[in-house]
Amino acid sequence: MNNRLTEKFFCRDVLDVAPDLLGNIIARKFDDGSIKKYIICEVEAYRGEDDLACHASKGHTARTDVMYNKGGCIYVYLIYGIHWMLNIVTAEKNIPQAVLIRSIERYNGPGKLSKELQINKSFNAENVEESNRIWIEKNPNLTDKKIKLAKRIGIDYSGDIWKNKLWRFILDN
DNA sequence: CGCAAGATTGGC
DNA sequence: CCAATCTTGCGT
Repeated sequence: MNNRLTEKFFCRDVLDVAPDLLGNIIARKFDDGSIKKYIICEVEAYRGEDDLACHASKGHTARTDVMYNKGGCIYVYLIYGIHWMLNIVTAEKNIPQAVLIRSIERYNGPGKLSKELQINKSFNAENVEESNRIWIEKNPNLTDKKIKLAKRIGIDYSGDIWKNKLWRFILDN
């Protein structure tokens, strides 16, 4: 049976996709053929060119190009020259939005989960609907989920309006 | 071409 | 508190 989440799920506004991702499952098939699955516990929404915390606020550049794809594409970038950040693009084509995966079960922090999942630049622009090494599955056992809202982390440079948005979503079960 | 800053983390 | 480490966007 195939529980993989598809275009229909990801081609919605990031403020709808982000909370809906919580409690669902990220699956990774490693080079040795083994597959591991993890529950998504915390995410953040980055929403369009107006959002000064979103990389797309710089406009359509080489780096942000992938965010202008339709939902389901992966956006990966290196921060501080050290950590890979794993995002999933949302919304329709030409609307630059993405969800940052901030934590999965047992791995708290976007840098740590990327290390566990062995994410690097080669995953940029890969599509989770089609990839054979990374995808998102619907969690069939997900019932009552409690979601906590919070401010996004590490974006103080973005100004009062944007840094105070409660666009971090945390699974609180 | 140079430079400053960054959606983080771990160590002092 | 602060360094690590390198890509990116922007100014010269």
